[in-house]
Amino acid sequence: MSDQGARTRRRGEELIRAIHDAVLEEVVEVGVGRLTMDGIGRRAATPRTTLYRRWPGPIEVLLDALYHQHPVEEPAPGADDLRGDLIRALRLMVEWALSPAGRAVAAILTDPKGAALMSEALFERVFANRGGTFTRTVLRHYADRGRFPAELLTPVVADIGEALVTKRLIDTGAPPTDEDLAAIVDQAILPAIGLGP
Amino acid sequence: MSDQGARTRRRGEELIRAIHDAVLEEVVEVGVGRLTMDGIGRRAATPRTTLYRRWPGPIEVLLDALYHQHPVEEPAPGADDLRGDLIRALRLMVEWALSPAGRAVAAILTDPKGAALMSEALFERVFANRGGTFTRTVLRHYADRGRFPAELLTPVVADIGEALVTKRLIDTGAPPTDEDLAAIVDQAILPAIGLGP
DNA sequence: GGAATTAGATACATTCCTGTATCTAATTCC
DNA sequence: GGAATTAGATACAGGAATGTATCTAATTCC
Repeated sequence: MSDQGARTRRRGEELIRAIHDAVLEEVVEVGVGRLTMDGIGRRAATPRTTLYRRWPGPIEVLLDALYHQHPVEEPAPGADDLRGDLIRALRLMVEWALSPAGRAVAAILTDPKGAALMSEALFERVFANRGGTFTRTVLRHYADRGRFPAELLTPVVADIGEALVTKRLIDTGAPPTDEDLAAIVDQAILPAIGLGP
Repeated sequence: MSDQGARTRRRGEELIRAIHDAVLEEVVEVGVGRLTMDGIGRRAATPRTTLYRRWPGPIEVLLDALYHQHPVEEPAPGADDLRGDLIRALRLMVEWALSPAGRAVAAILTDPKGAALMSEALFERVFANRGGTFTRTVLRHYADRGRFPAELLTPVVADIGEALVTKRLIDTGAPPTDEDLAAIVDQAILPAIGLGP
């Protein structure tokens, strides 16, 4: 155990993790439609026999890798800082969206044959089966405390922030800055709940 | 010319159109990553030699097909119906997004290797190089006429409607109803320009 | 009607990917 | 240290896709 440097082969958990990391990177680079056992194996520096011993095909490797990622972090609204909490929630969303798992989920959801593979169970695993997402969690927290009329928190309003961030990511591929997130909160979300300028 | 039914082969423009239609359908079904000359040829009922005589590969067939689609229709704001015009603009967006060309553009923009192929020139051709998009055109029209303060028409505000529709399409794959579009206008866009309930 | 053009059909070699089989080498466990 | 387990390496056959070459048939044009 004391001479780990002399080992030439990965084994067990270490090998699985390397394969998981490799498939998440590979799908981001080539997309679901071009995902192959060959590609994953090359990236993980492991032969295909090693992959086929555990998984029937590349999609299964990918879904297994996603299954074993940490669930998405939940926004933690504070005492009384609606605006700040919304911005932090959106930042959390951006960070996740740009993570290997986030990018992989996006790749699956936007692939014509990929979306059907994203089972309900996996979706709940990734998002830890919470009743809300990013800004919805914050908005509900403050509506419950009377910060704004709860009836204004409609599905449309709950979606505004994340929709704008999602479109931004698609349009430019670049992460929005904190100024961008603040603009989304100030110009779109707060007016929608009656707290505009 | 009077006995078109007796012809067994398509030729010239008719053949090109069939190939264009085929590639737009094929990319929607299989995605950019799985687009092949074989697939296009099968769908167009034409051999690959016919394709290779004109295009070096499947991506070029696709981009050429897009180049020759009619540009996106522009919203035509009326005299004084901001809400109605916004809903109509979003409906126009949905119709385009669900068209063969719209779906193909989406497939390209969401493919890791596809987005880089969408040249500026093609983008302008598809969108006819107009300064605005769907709701932005309407909003600018009414801001110019003093319907609401022009300084409220920021890039974020201009994007709200389309962002919500885009996210809806991604999340559910189903087209929003007119009620959905009205909710987006009433709950998100109008409040953002100071015309909330 | 015949020449020119073009679409369609077929064949071929190559590459990549798939899935499997087999073997060797490394690692772990007793 | 030896047995068991597992990772890595290699080989193989078959299928799909690529790109090219060649030929035939259909269509258009003069």
